[in-house]
Amino acid sequence: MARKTGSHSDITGPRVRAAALRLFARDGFAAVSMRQIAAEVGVQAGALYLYTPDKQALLFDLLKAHMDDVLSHWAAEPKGSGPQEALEAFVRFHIRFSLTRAEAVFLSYMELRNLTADHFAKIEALRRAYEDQLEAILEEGQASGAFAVPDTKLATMAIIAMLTGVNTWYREGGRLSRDRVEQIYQDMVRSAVQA
Amino acid sequence: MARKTGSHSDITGPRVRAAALRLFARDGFAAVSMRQIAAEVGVQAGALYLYTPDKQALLFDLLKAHMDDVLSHWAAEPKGSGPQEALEAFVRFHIRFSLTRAEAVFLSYMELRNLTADHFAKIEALRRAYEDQLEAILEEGQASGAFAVPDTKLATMAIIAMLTGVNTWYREGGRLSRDRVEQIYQDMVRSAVQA
DNA sequence: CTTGGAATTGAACGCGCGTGCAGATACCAC
DNA sequence: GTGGTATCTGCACGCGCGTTCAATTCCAAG
Repeated sequence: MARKTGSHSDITGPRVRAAALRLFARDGFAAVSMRQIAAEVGVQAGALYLYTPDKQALLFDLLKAHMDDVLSHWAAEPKGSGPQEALEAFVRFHIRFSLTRAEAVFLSYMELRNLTADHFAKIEALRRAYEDQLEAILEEGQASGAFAVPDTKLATMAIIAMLTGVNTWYREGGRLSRDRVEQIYQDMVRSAVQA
Repeated sequence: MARKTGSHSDITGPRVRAAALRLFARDGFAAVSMRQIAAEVGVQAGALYLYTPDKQALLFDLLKAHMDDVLSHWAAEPKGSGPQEALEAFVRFHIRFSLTRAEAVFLSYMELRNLTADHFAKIEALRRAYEDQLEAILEEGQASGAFAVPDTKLATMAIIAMLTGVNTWYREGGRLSRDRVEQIYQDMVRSAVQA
């Protein structure tokens, strides 16, 4: 099990990625050793270097893949017509996607500081691109008179923080179903921005 | 410079705490060595053990002190009369306090996983106590008909996540003043919960 | 000036880290 | 089978880690 001859530029081995994601999310990047990741895969530490040039690149690959994942799934999401429906779609999508990718979401805002400057810049740009998707919806609603937000940038940050926060407390099989949670957040967001 | 004879039960040296807080917040608990903290204080690594039994306790002390700080300052905050004013007070307080204690706030939700189980339980209880302060306001407003939230627990988590999020983007001297940010968040929160 | 305890140093301990690499092994085309 | 190449092991390297502790320095009280 390893990639074809030499180059590290193609896709990191799926089993290595899965193990690294799980361990990084659970214990933090700095606290996880290459030997632990290797053990999780069932391999010796040296073999990991067939899949990644170093530990840091492994983290970057995970974050990059996650951000690409978020953006491409949102692009494929049906947005309905008009800003109100688009906002509802965004809220539903963000909560649902975050919950199904909890580990990657967690990693993506916990381990940014362990990236090198240029890796950080790349991830940051993708995150910004995602935020811009929401801000565009708010601006459109503002222009059409459907929404009344004092500052679209601020509202964007507020809404995303609020939605991502779901990950910190939601547990499968808890008091509220995922659908119910989505619905309640929809209502709160709608009334917060409504004209 | 060190405490009196033997016991570690009293207050960790202020300079050690300050250095540890700054470094932990910047690089993460796992990535900071006792030697780095010592260097920041201007002392050899061994001397730190006059102030703390171990590295882990140093982290706990910082988080515990921060949570006590939050709770006591909120307790001393004027709340006005009635749930609407209390909610406004909470929003203003949370944003202002978080911004003036940015490093401690950051640490308190980034490094929970580096605590032992019992240390974690203690911090968690304090965090819960703080959240309960907000939830009590929402419940009172709900009972009096001033607010209409579908679920006070959820609204509590949503509001706190939204407010704490300010820390991730707010920078002194940026586009918006702290007062303006507080005001905008007040408006968004109010309209999100208003009956 | 002496003295005794508090404060600090500096060296040491065993350990695990990220990474590299020579050699062993597994697997596939012929 | 045989050859070759993709895959992986096993060990090594230098290093910094958290923590301990005997020895030293500092400083105030007598």
